Amino acid sequence: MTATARRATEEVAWHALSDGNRRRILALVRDEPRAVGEVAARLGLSQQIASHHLRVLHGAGLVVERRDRQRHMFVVSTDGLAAVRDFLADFWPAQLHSLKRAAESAARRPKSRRRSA
Amino acid sequence: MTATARRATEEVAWHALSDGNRRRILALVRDEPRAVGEVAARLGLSQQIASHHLRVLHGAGLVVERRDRQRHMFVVSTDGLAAVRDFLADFWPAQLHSLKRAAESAARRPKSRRRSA
DNA sequence: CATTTGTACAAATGGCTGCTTGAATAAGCT
DNA sequence: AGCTTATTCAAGCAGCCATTTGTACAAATG
Repeated sequence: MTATARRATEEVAWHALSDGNRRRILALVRDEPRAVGEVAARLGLSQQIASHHLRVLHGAGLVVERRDRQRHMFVVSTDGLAAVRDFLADFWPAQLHSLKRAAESAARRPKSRRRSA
Repeated sequence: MTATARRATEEVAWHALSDGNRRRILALVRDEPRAVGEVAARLGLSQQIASHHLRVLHGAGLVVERRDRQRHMFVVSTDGLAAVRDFLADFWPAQLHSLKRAAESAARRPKSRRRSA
């Protein structure tokens, strides 16, 4: 990933996260995949709005989509969140960084942690 | 701080951070206090824009202001950033959380510092 | 085949906001 | 007192964006 691409990723991620409804959606699809209609029903949004926001979140790499029959299921993807987290990380003491990075590499090390097709 | 107040704080913080110029300003005043004019000059912004964005950042608790004669000096304040960081923290494995919290308490209580390099 | 369910596409709108321009306030400097 | 520096305030414009409304498409169900 080039530097400019990383900057663009960060830009769209921040923009996507700036909306409160989108953050609520993100928290809702954090633990398990949910369909557009379910998200809309649970948060009291119109189906169009839920669809729209999920598309924005998807474009920012904050959720991944999986089609299940006619349903479109969405779950959180930490890929897009990483850029935002990295920005924030620079504002806390360096001591914190080393431990956090150590935790990340520890979490990445299990090789069987692969996305199921 | 009440729950609604915390939510409002989080809201304004996300909004303030959604703008790229404001994030650049934040990174600039991270290490040392800077005056409005200096921020404007370094980032190629008009003085009015720099002042405006710094006021937004200040309203979100992301910077603190200190008057030095006729200069208005601004530095980063991690208070407003904490809400955003906490939101993000919920999206990573629990394993990471415990390590991060351990790092935080270690940062507060530097007598038993451990490095995991 | 017709109906229901799940979702996306398109146009219109209202509000917010980043930026510009112009002016005002306030504190040093000569 | 004038002049320069540092900053804010106020008004206006232009663009973006969240939301609504209406429609269309696709898949399951009867």
